[in-house]
Amino acid sequence: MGRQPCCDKVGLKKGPWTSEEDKKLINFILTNGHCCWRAVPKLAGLLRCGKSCRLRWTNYLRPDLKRGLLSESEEQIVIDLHAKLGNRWSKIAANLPGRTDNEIKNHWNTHIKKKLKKMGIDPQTHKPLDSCDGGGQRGEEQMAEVGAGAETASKKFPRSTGEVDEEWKSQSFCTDEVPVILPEEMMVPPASTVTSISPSSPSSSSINSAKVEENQLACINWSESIPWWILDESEGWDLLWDHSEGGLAVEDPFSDYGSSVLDQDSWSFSLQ
DNA sequence: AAACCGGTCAACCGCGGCCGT
DNA sequence: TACGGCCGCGGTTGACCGGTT
Repeated sequence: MGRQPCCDKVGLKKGPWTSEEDKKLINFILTNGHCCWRAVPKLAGLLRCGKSCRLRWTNYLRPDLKRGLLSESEEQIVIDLHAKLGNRWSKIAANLPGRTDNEIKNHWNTHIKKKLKKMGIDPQTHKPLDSCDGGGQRGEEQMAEVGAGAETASKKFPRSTGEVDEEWKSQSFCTDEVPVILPEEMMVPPASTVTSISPSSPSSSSINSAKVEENQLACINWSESIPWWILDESEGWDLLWDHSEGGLAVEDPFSDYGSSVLDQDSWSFSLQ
């Protein structure tokens, strides 16, 4: 069965996302959630296909993403799960909260593969490489090391295997379970992480000092970036500390969908 | 200083599966 | 059951960056 392209590509933008596009997408999803990805770019005013938007969101903009290299224990979990699941990156990612399948796949290809080969282990089969070079036995020893490492990691990080506990399940999700974030469900970090904002001192000058370089926007943690996105007046985003509403009103210049209010008690957005 | 090279990773491509009609 | 649309997954590409010559 032939498959039609996901979208009419004529006139659609490709390649790296700009910070403005990021903002539009983030703001749209914060405000509206995503109904179906195909509709998102149109509604958000983006010249992208829905697929591109979904990828950008799931791999880069999602608020719960961890940034930076995988830790030792995370690496061991990846190795352990890869031995069981193969290249099922999304399944592996499901056991590593805050990590995406793409990230894990890249890390596997660029770091772990080499590491395993160095250790005399075939990264695909997880068995010792050809024993002709005498490395077989060593490879097995190393396999044991890897296994032990994985076991250790499992103990430290009991979500690495099939014995994923319920509590963990409730906290983690697969990239294909990226929640449809309704505005009222949208949570931002507790006030302790948003030190630049204070209801009693909504000074825009101190706020502006927290501004980061535009291109760093996507590289910083959500917890750091939330206040900036809200506060970046140079881009036309307005922050209003609304005492009567008990929250922050976020005006969106890019959207026709009105503004959101950030509740200071629950740190959740709600539509106005 | 410039050219080259290799590593990294965001983004794209295309297929397969699922679901509704 | 067949068909068509949508989404997610895994593989691949290519731009960018830092190190080396």
